[in-house]
Amino acid sequence: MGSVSTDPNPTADPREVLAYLLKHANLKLTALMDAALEPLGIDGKDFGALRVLAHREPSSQLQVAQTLGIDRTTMVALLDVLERKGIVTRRPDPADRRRNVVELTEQGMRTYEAAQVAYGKAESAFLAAISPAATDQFRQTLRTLVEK
Amino acid sequence: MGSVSTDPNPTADPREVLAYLLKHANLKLTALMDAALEPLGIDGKDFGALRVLAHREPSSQLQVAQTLGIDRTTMVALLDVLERKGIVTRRPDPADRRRNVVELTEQGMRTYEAAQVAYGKAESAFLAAISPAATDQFRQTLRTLVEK
DNA sequence: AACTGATCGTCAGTGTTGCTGATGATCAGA
DNA sequence: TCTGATCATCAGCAACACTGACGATCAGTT
Repeated sequence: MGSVSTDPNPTADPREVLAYLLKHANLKLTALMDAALEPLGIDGKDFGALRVLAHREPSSQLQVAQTLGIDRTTMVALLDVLERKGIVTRRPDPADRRRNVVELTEQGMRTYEAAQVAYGKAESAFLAAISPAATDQFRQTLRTLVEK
Repeated sequence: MGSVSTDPNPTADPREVLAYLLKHANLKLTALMDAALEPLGIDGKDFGALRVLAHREPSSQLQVAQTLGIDRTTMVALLDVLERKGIVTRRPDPADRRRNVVELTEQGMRTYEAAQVAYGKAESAFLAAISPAATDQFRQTLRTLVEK
């Protein structure tokens, strides 16, 4: 058993609690990322979609949504924006016309390349305070916690 | 220089990216926490406010909001709910009547005690896949990344 | 060939969250 | 007493992601 239970000790800073730390770490990285991507006209979640599309054969909207862990109805609006910006194209899948095939345009690929650089800088800034070894460990731990 | 730049290698799973991992770790813990607290009639952000109130002398709304990193206008609605549930009380600070002194009621303290137990279980479930040492390391890393 | 049930993308509506900007009460200092 | 700042509140707004419904399409059955 750990020292979990009630434990109303006076030194318990609310900001030590895991839920708080995780939320604010996420907020901070999101802010850095959005700022870094802003000159490219996209934000963090756009970049997420681009990443999936760039590393996959042309996918259906649903596949992309599931990979990102977002709802299929949310994906519609996200792609609307990216399509209007000329970054992706949608067309019916000839093999199954219920589906849309989503692809990066050539401009989309250029945007993605630039976004990778920008994101890399944001992530480096976020991780600047810890060592490369701690970074690897941190990433590995997150992977374990998230999986399944 | 790291291996940051373009790097369009085929093994780059979008789900390996730090922003993705952090977001989903946060989502997972939030879901566990809300589920654990739900029988008590509060959720994760309510618990956050309770934590601040329980470990501080009676504070103004603004102090609590700033500690939690949320907006003062958001705090109003949050406390409205907790007050309606009989968990906190608000009254004008005699020393500065612009301020509201916010305090846990007796029932609020009981709720907080129970919430601590419930949250502890949620956190343990979240961390079950990694060792205690890795947990400490993880917490320490988050602390460093978030601070300032 | 027609029927049935499931899947995909879309849309309207909803709930949550957190923000901005304005207002009224109050305080501190000139 | 006047002025400017502070605190809590409220209305309005924007982002986000969900539910539920719909039409189009597909696959399997009869």
